[in-house]
Amino acid sequence: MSTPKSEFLKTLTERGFIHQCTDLAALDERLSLGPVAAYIGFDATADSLHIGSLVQIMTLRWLQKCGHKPVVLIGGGTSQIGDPSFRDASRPLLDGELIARNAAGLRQVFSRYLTFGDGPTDAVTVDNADWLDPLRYLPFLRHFGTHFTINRMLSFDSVRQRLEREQPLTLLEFNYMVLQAFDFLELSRHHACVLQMGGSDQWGNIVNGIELARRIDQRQLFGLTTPLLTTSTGAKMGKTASGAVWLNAEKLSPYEFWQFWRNVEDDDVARFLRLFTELPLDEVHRLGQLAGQEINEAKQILAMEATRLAHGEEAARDAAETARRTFEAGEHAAGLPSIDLSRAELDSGVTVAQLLVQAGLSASKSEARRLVLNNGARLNGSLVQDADTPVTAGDLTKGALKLTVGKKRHVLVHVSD
RNA sequence: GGGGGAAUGUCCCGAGCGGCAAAGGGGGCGGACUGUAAAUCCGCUGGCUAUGCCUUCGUAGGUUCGAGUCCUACUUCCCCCA
Repeated sequence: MSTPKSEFLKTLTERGFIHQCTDLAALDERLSLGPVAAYIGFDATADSLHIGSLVQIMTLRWLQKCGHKPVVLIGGGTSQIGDPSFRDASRPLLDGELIARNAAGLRQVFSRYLTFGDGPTDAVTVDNADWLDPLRYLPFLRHFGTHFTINRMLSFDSVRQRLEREQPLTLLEFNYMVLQAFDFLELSRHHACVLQMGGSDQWGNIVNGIELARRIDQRQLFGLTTPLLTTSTGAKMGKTASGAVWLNAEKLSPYEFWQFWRNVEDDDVARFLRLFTELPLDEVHRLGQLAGQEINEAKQILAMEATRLAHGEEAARDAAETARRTFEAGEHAAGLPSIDLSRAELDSGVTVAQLLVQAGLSASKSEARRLVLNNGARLNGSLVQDADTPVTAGDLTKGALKLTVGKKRHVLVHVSD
């Protein structure tokens, strides 16, 4: 298809968000007619979302910007099952209380990226537990079971791999796609939702919903998937030294979030600017041309823009300033990750190794010792010679000291009385 | 129902004549080189009150001075025959 007419598809196409679409031309037509409600489902498997979901979140954000209505589906019901798509083993089952807590965390993340409310293009949140929990087994099977053939369900890549490896797929998990299909039907009926988006692994689940609505309601729905993101070296996106790149400030500070983007590989910069910022494409293009030393400018802009979206303008500026003071001026910038140590603990004799563990920079004292042996640990900028050296009040500057592991991981230790 | 294989370091893959904290990769971390990048090279990659002690090879027992390694039972998975 040539250039889409609709603002939304045009943007998504240009910025590299589209992997597959069930009927791009018809969807484009529909989007050009007026506001459209579209949804993406998020299972409540953790109390925050991480960068792996950011592409999806950005598509919802663009949707809203282009004058349409985002519907955020929290999978309070489906989380009780666990999506088996492209997985070799089933997931641990989550209990209701945990799911509820996770769902609350998810809502918090979305509130930063979308505008919620009652207006025609305001985002809304729905929870599929509301309609899945009350379902009765036999009536459900009789109404909807006849529209799914096992033959077809088995043909989807998302489950076929599992079967080919002869890994067990339980009836429970196998039902996941049926329930997700039902979600789409439900949302099309009660929220006028005509489009479901998602990662490329969701293709099978999405198509099932479209088929179901076509058979039962004779309604045309659409599906659109985004590409699976890997870094240019082929690694899975979204890992840092300390774990996943969470979008929630309580789980990953804005500074660390900023650092993640700042450290992206050169070859990913242009692509990430298109996907994870809202900079105009000609600006993205200009930044993408930068090479060598200069590409660091583009990385700082990427970090700034991505952090602004996730944590707000002020937090983004603070993160940038903390990075500048730490890396360019070599100071003890206040915005660094920090831990507290009581004066009593200090006086009773704390070694560097113990402090490294407390700061989360080493998993164990043994690891801390090895780190020191490899010249990998610094105290206030100077190399630590012996991991068992006690830290003393003399190491403090303004009541704090700085531990550094490698070149990038800094933690401030505040000592209080 | 019968026969044959497999399970290894809590990230993964994988070698392991009865002396094993256990080869080799990948990944991760650190160092050198750089640009807070990549590639490359080097080192490290169970814990601790640390020249020693403790915990690790699917689970539970057994043989042995000593078991990842041998025996028995069990669990799960794979292959072949019915």
